[in-house]
Amino acid sequence: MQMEQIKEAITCFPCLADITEEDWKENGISVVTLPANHIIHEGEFLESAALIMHGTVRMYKLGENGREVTLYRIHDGGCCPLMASSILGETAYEANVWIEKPTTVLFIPARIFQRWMGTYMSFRQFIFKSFAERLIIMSNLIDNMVFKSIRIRICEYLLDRTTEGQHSLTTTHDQLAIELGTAREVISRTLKAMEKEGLIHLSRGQITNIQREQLLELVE
Amino acid sequence: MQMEQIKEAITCFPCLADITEEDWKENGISVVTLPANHIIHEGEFLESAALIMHGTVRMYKLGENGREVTLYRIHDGGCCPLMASSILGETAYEANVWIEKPTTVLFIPARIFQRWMGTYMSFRQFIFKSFAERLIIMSNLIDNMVFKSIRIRICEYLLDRTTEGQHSLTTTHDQLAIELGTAREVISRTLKAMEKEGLIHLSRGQITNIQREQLLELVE
DNA sequence: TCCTGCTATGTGATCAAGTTACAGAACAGC
DNA sequence: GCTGTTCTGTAACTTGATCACATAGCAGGA
Repeated sequence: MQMEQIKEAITCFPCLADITEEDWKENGISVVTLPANHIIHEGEFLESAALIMHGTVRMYKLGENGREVTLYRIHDGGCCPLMASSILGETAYEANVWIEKPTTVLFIPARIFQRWMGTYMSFRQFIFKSFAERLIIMSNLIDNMVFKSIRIRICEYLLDRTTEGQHSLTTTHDQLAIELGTAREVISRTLKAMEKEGLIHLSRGQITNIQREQLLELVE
Repeated sequence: MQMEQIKEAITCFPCLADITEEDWKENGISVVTLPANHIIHEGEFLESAALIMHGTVRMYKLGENGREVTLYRIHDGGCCPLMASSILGETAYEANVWIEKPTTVLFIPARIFQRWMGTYMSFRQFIFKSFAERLIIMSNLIDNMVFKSIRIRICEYLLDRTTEGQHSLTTTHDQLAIELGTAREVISRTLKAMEKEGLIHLSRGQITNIQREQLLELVE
């Protein structure tokens, strides 16, 4: 690892600030940039923990029929607990990874990762917090899937991805279905119904004219 | 903490074997037995981590309509990551807890828990492994809910709870529904259909004559 | 420009699962 | 036995998933 890279890593992960220069010099620590649209399949083993410096990766589950559910995403400055658990718990991580944007990753070999976890409190707390966050995200996902209608879930998604000033969204029905873990046809039908009610306007690859206020009412 | 209790705690959690006597003497560490059928509601804050020495607790989500999903259970020698995350990540844990059997819990105040995590490697690894396990359990739960039919999920549940020699199960349709995160009526209908096909026999509070071999075939 | 192929969307028919609304059976305690 | 409670069964209906296409929009080459 070069001084440059170390500095950048610390910028992305303030919790690494305490790491000594010797520790950074350990063999096997590296910064790698992965191209977009790369996939890592379920069940592969990792010998390194991966901290995401820049970019976006999506963790998802794949059904036999080809349908998908997105479990969660990891963005700049995040780490993927499922991957980390694969190196800690000696189990292969049980999900697929989809690199959505070109992504720069800091790889830390399992044995060094383990040692740093013992030595550096801020690093340890950061990793723990990542675990805790994902657990909560996943339990809330279960909650949503079990108790909410897709219509409401679509509304929440649209509200999430837009702002007061930004009333349109570039996405396909297919992508939406993958996000929410349902079928494309279900999304198409529901969106069409919403369009008829004047809540949105549809065109190829785009949802425009999103009536945020009315959606907010529906969601409560 | 008395010597007796410390010994028992170590029996339940071998990872605590290294803890020094001084550390055990810290204020606030305690062993408490909670009665069955006690509930801890979503959103409450905890100031202690809870390690389950004996007993069973169930973590679950509750919908507005009263329906439930069981996220997972913790048994003897386990610890609850969602609870631990509430003391680590400063977020209230977002699930309900149902004490199913009288349960003996080792409580460790947050501040001591944090310190032990730094000092004791075996303790740290144990806690991490607990997190990793639950993440995997939850992601598999999502996988099951999204991609498998309830019929298959019921079969898997029945196979899980029985053995080669044990072809019956004491449970109500209501309990099954809660386990699988669906409605009681759906379970009743599906079980009835399975009974007609000769896969099981139903009586009040019991499922008997479970044809494990045939169920195994269905599940593949 | 038209043709071709690919991706995205729309829609009907059908099936599976969740909801509503009961009725009746089995059991527990008196 | 009677009574209240818990558990189970079922019909009718809504929502969501699957299957099977039809059509529309767009891109690139002939």
